[in-house]
Amino acid sequence: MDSIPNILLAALPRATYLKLLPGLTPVTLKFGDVLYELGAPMREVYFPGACLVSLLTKSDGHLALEVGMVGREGIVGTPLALGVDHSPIRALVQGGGPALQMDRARFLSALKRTPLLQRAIFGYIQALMGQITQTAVCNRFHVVDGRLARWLLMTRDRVGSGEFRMTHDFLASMLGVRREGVTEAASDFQRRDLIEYSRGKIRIRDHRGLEAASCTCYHRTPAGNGKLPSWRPVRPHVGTPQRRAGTAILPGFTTRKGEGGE
Amino acid sequence: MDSIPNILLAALPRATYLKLLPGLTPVTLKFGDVLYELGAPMREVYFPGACLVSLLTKSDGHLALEVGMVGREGIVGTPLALGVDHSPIRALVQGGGPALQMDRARFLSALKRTPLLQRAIFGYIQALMGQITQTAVCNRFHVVDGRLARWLLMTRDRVGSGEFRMTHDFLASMLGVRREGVTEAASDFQRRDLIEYSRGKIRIRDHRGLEAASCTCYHRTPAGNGKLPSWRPVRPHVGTPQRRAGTAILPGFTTRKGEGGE
DNA sequence: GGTCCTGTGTGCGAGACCGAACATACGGGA
DNA sequence: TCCCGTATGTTCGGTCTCGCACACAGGACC
Repeated sequence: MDSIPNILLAALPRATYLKLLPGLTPVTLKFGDVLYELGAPMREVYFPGACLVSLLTKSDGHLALEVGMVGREGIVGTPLALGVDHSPIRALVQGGGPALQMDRARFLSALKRTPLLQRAIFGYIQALMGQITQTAVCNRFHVVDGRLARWLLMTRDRVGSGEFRMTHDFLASMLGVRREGVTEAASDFQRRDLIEYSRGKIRIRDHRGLEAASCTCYHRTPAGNGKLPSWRPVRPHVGTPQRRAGTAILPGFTTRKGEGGE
Repeated sequence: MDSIPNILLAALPRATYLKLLPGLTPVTLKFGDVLYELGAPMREVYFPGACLVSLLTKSDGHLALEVGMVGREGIVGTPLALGVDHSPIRALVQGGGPALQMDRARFLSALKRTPLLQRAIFGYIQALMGQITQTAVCNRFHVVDGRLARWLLMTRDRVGSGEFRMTHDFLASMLGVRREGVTEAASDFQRRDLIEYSRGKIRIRDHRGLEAASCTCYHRTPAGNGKLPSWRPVRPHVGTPQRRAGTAILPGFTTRKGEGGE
């Protein structure tokens, strides 16, 4: 009995999965592979197993702000399902591992013929939008420490291991901050025994502690670690607030400052 | 010959549109209406005409960071098309105006029966993802001035008029900054004759000037002002860089600092 | 062992934005 | 007309991040 590495596929009825099987090619994604270049045509989709693919955008001089992260809970190539052929982002393999590849034409026809697959994919797309939205919020309101912790946890959830290759420089690029900022946050975490690292190898030592240090976005981010890819709108989070809390407003101007809170 | 106010609908062949027509109810959206509350079920979708709907998220104490903006180029209620019933965001009417409403069941069955509608909606969803992505980038890298200018322009493009009701307090909430920050940026714009405003009424006086003052995100944001809702991956933008330009990295660690540039 | 490259640690001045407090001005209602 | 609530203008100390510069350290290669 072969185990299906990807959760979207594993959630399908066996018979449905078997029908898709002929179109699925096992491949090994390697660290550093670029699955889609920004603006280039997408010729296939990927169902990652225990590996990690980052969705990166470009802005001005910045080549690589991460807006989304796909692991075994998702699929890389969502735009194809929406009828868009060229990649709006760059998809970079951050953690190597197994994946199932399906070429464009096969994927599209499978999608048309298989309502259950359609349902799974569309649900994931909505979850991905949630993830991107959360990133937008996080980028606006949260400090480097919290964002770094969140990133490490999300990565762990997706690769299924608390150890991975990742330099400060690289992390800085993902988070859109300076390398020094990452060094500072990371060494603080290391002092507190939450993580340990050396020359590009990072290991999470205290998952709970890191969770406490992360911004609330971590708990709000859907489609992580194997849970069903649907967007929980709000999950109350007990813990310290990230930062400032005034300025609650809307709708219609009636409420004003000071109501704050979750 | 009735003109169709919404661009998604207008782009459909006449016959296709006529088939949808019985399900479409003309409504007038009023400033301050909340179309969907965060986490609440969505019972209908809206095809806005010349009006403006903001998609807002919540984070900690912040009730209202805007991640997306829908006008006559789009549809409000995209999650329904993806099989999700509860709204992941709050949808707030920022600019009143006409819209066409369609109830959930009718929309879903129309979607199933009408490939052309499906194609239009899905294309728009991808464009919306692009918009949210751009917001994430913008939130990370750009200063208040540029973001404000972008917001004003995007609003103008959607409502089709350079004049709208909008207080600094409200704008601050949209952009996720303090009211004072908006006041400062806005009064600077007013000094430079780019806009004029008074007690909640804003008018754009110099569109080109405001464009020059806006961050590059404005030109990268798809689905604006009636253009086809597809995501142009990169559009080179001549003008001053927003801010810092080092730290270009990836893929695979080969390139490093200093390549930057578009 | 020595050299070089890459990754990490640290300090410093500048700028943007924050939180708070207070001053002014417009405009509608009593 | 006067009053008052709302919108806007301004200031101030503090914090986070930036950009830059430089020192140190592990490891690969000679």
